[in-house]
Amino acid sequence: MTKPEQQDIVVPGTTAGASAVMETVLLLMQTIRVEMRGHRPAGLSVPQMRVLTFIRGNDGASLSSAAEHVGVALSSMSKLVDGLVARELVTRTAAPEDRRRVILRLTTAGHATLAQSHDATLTRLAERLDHLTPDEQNNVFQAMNTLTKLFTDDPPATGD
Amino acid sequence: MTKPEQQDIVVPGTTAGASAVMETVLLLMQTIRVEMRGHRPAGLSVPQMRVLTFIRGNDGASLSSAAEHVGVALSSMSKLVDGLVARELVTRTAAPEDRRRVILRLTTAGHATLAQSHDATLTRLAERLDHLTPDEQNNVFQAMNTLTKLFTDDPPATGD
DNA sequence: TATTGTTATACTCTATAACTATA
DNA sequence: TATAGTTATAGAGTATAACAATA
Repeated sequence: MTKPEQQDIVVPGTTAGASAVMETVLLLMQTIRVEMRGHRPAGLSVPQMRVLTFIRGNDGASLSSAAEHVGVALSSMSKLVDGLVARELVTRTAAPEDRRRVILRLTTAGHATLAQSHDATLTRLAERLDHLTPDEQNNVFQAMNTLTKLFTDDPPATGD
Repeated sequence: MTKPEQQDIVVPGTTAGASAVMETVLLLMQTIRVEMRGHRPAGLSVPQMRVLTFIRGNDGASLSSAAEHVGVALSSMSKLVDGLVARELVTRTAAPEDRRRVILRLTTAGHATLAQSHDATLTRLAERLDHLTPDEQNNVFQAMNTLTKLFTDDPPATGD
């Protein structure tokens, strides 16, 4: 776990690698977006799906925590939730102990829609991944894990 | 250089793996978006960057080809190019042999802005990747290659 | 008629700044 | 005053459908 000391590795090829990472992410993102939107009538947008997924895993979450997790401004999250409340996928109530705080929950329809859209997309993604050899799959999953750790916090210095 | 051996791969469910892929892609996407927009005054959006990058590599490309490559509707690309032409990053002229066809080219400013925004983002990405061990880097690059091949064409049926 | 783009229209996503309500 | 959200405002991205221009 001791992370590699960076003496003065330049790794000229890393830029090419970064390019590959960016291209791939963009490609998959497009696939995911189209896939998500295609699951009608649910037809969630990617940000909507992310919010619903977060709330499903964090029942009663506040607006701030959702905004931070998804990586958008608080006002953007407020608007996003507006839309989800209008579609009756989410309920937004004031917390008893601190009326400023909002409590977000999925409605039954919210659970159903998320399952239909997000989970269906996941299934389709899994179908694709199934065409890889076990070695390739393992390689991919390991890479995802590595990248997630690398980009979750920025302190690439000390690790955790 | 030999890629890391994955012996006891369990691959419990590809769905779990698919979930990891989706989460990671979303995470990196957010990082890339914020990074791109941060390179002021260039401050390109991700779609704008994609269009410019495509034109840089395909001088004289048509609107249709750009739309197809980026994965958006023709009308969306038309709008995107509107913005880029307004910013004088791109020129849009009619092809002599077929006036219906459009010829897209980067202006000098277009080249400069793309270099500043896209390439700077790539550099920052590369800096992060530099913190990985050579094995991890290799693993990641290989995974990107695998995923790109897998998602470039849709035939998830037979693979190729 | 078929092809290549553009326009009209309508939503969603996003941020900054100003504001409201509660602590 | 500080905190949690909302609203006002503005601009970009996206798609579908209707339209225009050229072949």
